[in-house]
Amino acid sequence: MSARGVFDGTAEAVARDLIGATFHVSGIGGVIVETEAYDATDPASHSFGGPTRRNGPMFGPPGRAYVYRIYGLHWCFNLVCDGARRGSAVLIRALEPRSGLDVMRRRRGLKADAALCSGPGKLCEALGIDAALNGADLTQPPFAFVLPSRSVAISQGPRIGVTRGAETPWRFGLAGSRFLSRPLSAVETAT
DNA sequence: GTTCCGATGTACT
DNA sequence: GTACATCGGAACG
Repeated sequence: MSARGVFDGTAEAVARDLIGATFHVSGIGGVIVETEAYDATDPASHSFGGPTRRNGPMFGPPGRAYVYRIYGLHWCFNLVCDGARRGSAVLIRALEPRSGLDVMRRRRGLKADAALCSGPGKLCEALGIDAALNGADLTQPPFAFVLPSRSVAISQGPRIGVTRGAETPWRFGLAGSRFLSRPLSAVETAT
């Protein structure tokens, strides 16, 4: 699948496909180990109920970033996907740090490696993602994606921090990874 | 290990 | 005014 094509699937499919992919921002990054899917039919999604000033990028073309501030303090980074159905996106929740560890530690305040990117807010701080990248094209610098070449074991479960749609099992993780924001249980295999 | 809490921008009632 | 796709530190065991 091409770097552009990977974003043109349902949120659930893209969230699954990106587990094990490498992701860098200006050369800083690592392996995506945790994602969550959201779409317009989903009461937990910002896109549920249609476009607003904040969620604009979710209703634009796939392959763009949707960055928003949460709890007034942190940033969350999403990949807009599904060209056939607007309002779909994948939240990147955790990364296994591989490149630019020194930069990440400086930005995060010298945290242990497993705590550098183990959550959506932490990951944005470590990678330097903020509102300046909202709406940016994910197929162009500073972004770089490389999909996994081998099949990876994926765990799946309910999403974190949501109240509405809490049962929907749209959180995906690299099975057994110690870099997750929180553990997952059920295991299956995917590419 | 656990629970509780404060920080505080933006959307929405 | 209230809720929210969070985090880190304090208090406790």
